[in-house]
Amino acid sequence: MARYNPKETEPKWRAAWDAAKVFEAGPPAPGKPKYYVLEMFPYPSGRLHMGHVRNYALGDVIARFKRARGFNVLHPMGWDAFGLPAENAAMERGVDPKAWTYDNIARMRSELKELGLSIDWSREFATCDLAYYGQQQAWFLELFKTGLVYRKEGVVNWDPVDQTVLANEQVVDGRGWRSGAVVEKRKLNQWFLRITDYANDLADSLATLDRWPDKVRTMQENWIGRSKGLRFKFNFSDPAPPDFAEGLEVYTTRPDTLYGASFVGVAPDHPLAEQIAAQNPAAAEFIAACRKGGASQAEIDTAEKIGFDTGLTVAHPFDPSWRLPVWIANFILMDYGTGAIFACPAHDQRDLDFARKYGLAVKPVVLPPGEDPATFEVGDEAYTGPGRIFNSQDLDGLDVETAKAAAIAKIEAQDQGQGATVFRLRDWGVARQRGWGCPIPVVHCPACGVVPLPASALPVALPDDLEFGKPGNALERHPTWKHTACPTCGAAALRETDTLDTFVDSSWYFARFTNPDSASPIDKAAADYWLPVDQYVGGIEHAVLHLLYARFVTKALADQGMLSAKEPFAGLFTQGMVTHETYRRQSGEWVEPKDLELYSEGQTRRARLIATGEPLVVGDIEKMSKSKKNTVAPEEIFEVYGVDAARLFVLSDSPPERDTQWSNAGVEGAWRFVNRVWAEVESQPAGPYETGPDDPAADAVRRGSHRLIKAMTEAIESFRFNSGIARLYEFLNLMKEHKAQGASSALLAARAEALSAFARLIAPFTPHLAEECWVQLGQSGLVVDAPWPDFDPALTQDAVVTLPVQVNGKRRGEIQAPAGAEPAEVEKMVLDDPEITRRLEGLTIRKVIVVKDRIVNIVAA
RNA sequence: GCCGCCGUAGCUCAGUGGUAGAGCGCAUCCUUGGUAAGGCUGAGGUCCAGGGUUCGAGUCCCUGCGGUGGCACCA
Repeated sequence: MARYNPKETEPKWRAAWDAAKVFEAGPPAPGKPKYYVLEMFPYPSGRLHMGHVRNYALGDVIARFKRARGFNVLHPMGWDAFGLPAENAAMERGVDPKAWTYDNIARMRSELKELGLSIDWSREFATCDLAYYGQQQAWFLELFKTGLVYRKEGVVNWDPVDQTVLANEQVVDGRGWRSGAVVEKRKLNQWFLRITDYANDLADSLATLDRWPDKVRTMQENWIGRSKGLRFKFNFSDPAPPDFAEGLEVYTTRPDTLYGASFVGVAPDHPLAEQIAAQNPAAAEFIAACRKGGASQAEIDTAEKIGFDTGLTVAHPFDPSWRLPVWIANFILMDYGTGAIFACPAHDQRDLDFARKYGLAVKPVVLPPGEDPATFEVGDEAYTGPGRIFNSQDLDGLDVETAKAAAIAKIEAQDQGQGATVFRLRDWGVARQRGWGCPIPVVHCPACGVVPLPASALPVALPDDLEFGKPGNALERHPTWKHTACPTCGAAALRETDTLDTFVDSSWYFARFTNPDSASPIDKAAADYWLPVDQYVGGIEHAVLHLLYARFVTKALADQGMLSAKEPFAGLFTQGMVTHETYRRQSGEWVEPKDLELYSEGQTRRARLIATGEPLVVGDIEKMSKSKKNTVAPEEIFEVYGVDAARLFVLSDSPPERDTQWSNAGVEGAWRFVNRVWAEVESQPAGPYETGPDDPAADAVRRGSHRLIKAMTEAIESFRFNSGIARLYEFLNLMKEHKAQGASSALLAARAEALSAFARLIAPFTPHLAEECWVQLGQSGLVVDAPWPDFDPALTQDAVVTLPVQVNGKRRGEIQAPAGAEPAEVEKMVLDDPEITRRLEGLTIRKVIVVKDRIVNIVAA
């Protein structure tokens, strides 16, 4: 009996799949529904890590399963290839970013191919291919024509380490998402995509994405931050300051509490505050103090509310004789709403904190249910719940929602403002001051201004001789590239040297995959056939960034008539990370898993250095990272255990959406499973088998097999791959119970049928092993071309079932009954059973509950 | 502060209102021509705590505790 040898079998089957081109997506075919499976494409860093293995193994299970179920499957792969790491490598090692990137792609491609993924490699492309980014320039110019692309000077987030601008989405806790550097504010001329035009649609259609995790939808909803309210102007009581003759505009979501107004506040960088500061040194000093506050989240959290009374007053819109003081307050944000608010301390915690500190009025106007208007008071906690409006003249007695509408109507009737929807979402700044990216296809002409290039001038290719030896924009530095002629007037002009954010590159690649050779950016017929992606798989870290941009670009391109899909990804699955225990020496140094051995002392797990035997501290389980030295290189695992065992293990241990812990013991368990499967298949003698009388063992194997088919089908459809794999382990135990040696002919036949199904069931997880088993079992063709096995519902349960019998909910015995026995019949059997009746002596039976094929419960007293 | 998720065997985790499960680890034994191994058998459970719904709760509801993730002066 030969041991299973993945080093021999795995390359053999990959070659067989390649030769048969089995994974190339077919043309539309009647009766063969399409299914588009896509994993987030990788950045070509040069090395495959375990996170990639899990991500692509997950997607591959779906793709192979859907193929077996008769779908026309598209499962492509490409490279998110522009971006800073290439420039950093260029700077550190003096290599050419383009060569570095394509070398990495070559290496990672061969590693990914080694994984045995069912990918249609004929569609592969990289975003740094001129054929791709040239088409991106083409649709960028289409959006330019419609006004969705625009340029403005604005305050931007500047990453001082990467020396580039970042979008709001790319600033996390005041730091750059890649570099971790504290982000600075700078005023720059910038290119923007008008994502805010789609804010309502992006928020509304989240409801249609019913195969997305709620968590991601909530995160996008929060990010878009739609709020409905009222925008209106306060008139100044006394002569208005210059520039404010029209009044001071504020935004509120609580117009119902207008009669509880206590003061009006503006942000420290509000134009009014700046105007006052210009003449008032105390105000200027206050504003400077506000700016000194740190930008980090912790500092913002703990920052005390401080204010400055401007001495100005405004008139309450419903009672012009009522004067409200105008304060400058540090808790008001210039970039939300209008940068100015009216404060109702009784019903807003921030306003209340401020009012208590400065002794401003606190007048409740919403009466909580059950409270007495004569005695209700607000202490240190604002009341933000529902209730009846009081102390509010004509609004009295209304509920909160009705009062909001009434107050808005009133303001609108006075022509002082109107109902408004405000978003937290900002337009997407897409220009980056980088050389290794997609050039923005416009020129700057001294006479004509900003001129978009005509289609005939595309693509705008990057030069091959960029110098990346120092920080900054290599494209800007290039001696000749930017010098060109204006396409309108022919005069000397300069090319735009900014390139596009790499999130633009990844915002439409899924559409390009539907026909990567199209002469237009998107082949509409192909896109309309394949889109939306039926199942998208990737990390939760892109919940807002990539997934929001891709949704927006899809909608924008659809509005240009370039495709018809309303959403890019109908189903989204966010997988967890691969983690590993950490180990340190007593001195605190991290130790790599391969340098240590684990052992047990009783129930305690311990670790020691292999080289010296030095005891180690077993630390926390953390995401694999180089800094903690808790990484495991996939290729080393493939070398020892084969690809199938590695794939199986990353899918077996945890539900796919949760983190999974890599361990050597775990992959060894998977490796043993691979060998046991092979041993089981090899021990099965070749058919045909003699006919013989049926036998209970044959029946057990048959029923077990049909139960397994049902369970696996359901497990894959509901992303419970780990549960499905657990069932594979259980079924293998059953097969070992009923082994081939000495088996009856009936059992041999049942085993043969079960093993044939088993080979197809393991194929999505361990595809090479499945092929090897398929051949060994005497089946023809490839298992990837075999249909998914069906199950007979009648065979998914035992002929005779054991029913536990409870008395008053406590287990008191059991009976054997034929499967599917009617409750009345079972009840009779139970009440005839001497063991049960003995338990019921002296009790009166109130009720007998029979759950078919599950349990019997007798309620007695 | 707000919104999630998690808490089940020593560890990592399944578990669909109806008999408490898997892998690894641990123990015993067998095998030593499957051997850088393989196999048999077994022990091990306050299903985080408390309350509720139910004939019946690991599962549904409420409260609390612990862990973890996301969002957050967003008017």
